[in-house]
Amino acid sequence: MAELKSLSGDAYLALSHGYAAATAGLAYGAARGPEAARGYGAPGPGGDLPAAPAPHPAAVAESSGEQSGDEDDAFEQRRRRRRRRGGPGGAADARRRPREQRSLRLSINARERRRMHDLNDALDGLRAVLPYAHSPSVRKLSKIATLLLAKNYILMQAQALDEMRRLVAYLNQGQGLAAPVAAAPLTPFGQAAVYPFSAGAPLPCPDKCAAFSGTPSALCKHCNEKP
DNA sequence: TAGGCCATCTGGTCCT
DNA sequence: AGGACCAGATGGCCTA
Repeated sequence: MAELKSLSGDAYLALSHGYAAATAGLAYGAARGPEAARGYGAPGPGGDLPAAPAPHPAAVAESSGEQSGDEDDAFEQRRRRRRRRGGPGGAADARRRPREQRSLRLSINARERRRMHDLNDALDGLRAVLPYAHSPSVRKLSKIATLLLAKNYILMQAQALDEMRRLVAYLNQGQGLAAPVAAAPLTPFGQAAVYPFSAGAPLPCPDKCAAFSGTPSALCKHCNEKP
């Protein structure tokens, strides 16, 4: 996934030119298959989610107790693992009424499913406001790509805002664009803007990543480059 | 076929 | 006790 690793840092900060091209590399191409194929109509095993996606077949088999052949072996393996960890299936668990336990498990599963759907809805909302190619011929951004794109888009906007303020200050005061930091405007949070690449020579990527996240990004190709 | 991405289940942990 | 959150495991789908 080379293109994904190259997302961080400069790639998305060069949004003013070739933004669409940069994001096109992120998108999946033609209409997203899995989402369309899976659909969001069939209720899950919990049966309480009208909008739930079609459940994973193996998961359904396990949830509904329909195992056979290889699936049966896999099911037994998982159960043995859980027993070793003291999870459900162990001696303590055997004391619990299976029906009650099953019902509890299903409700927990449904809740978790709902939570993940909410998370995906939020990601969809984020995708909707990100300026990447929205055409139907371009696949939806992956989750990680969405987050990285959003992060870099925010940084780019902050940089643009900072430069705009510098320009306004220059026009108002007749000072040079390379004004010292003391003339730097305040951020909306009341602190001096500290954009490491808005003035002077750009810093090496690891420095950028460290400046914004505290640590070099594992997903940034520059952070992973050999010196 | 390998790798990427995803949905789901599950058990653990923390919080209310 | 119940819910939210998280991470690991599993397996399906798709693309290069």
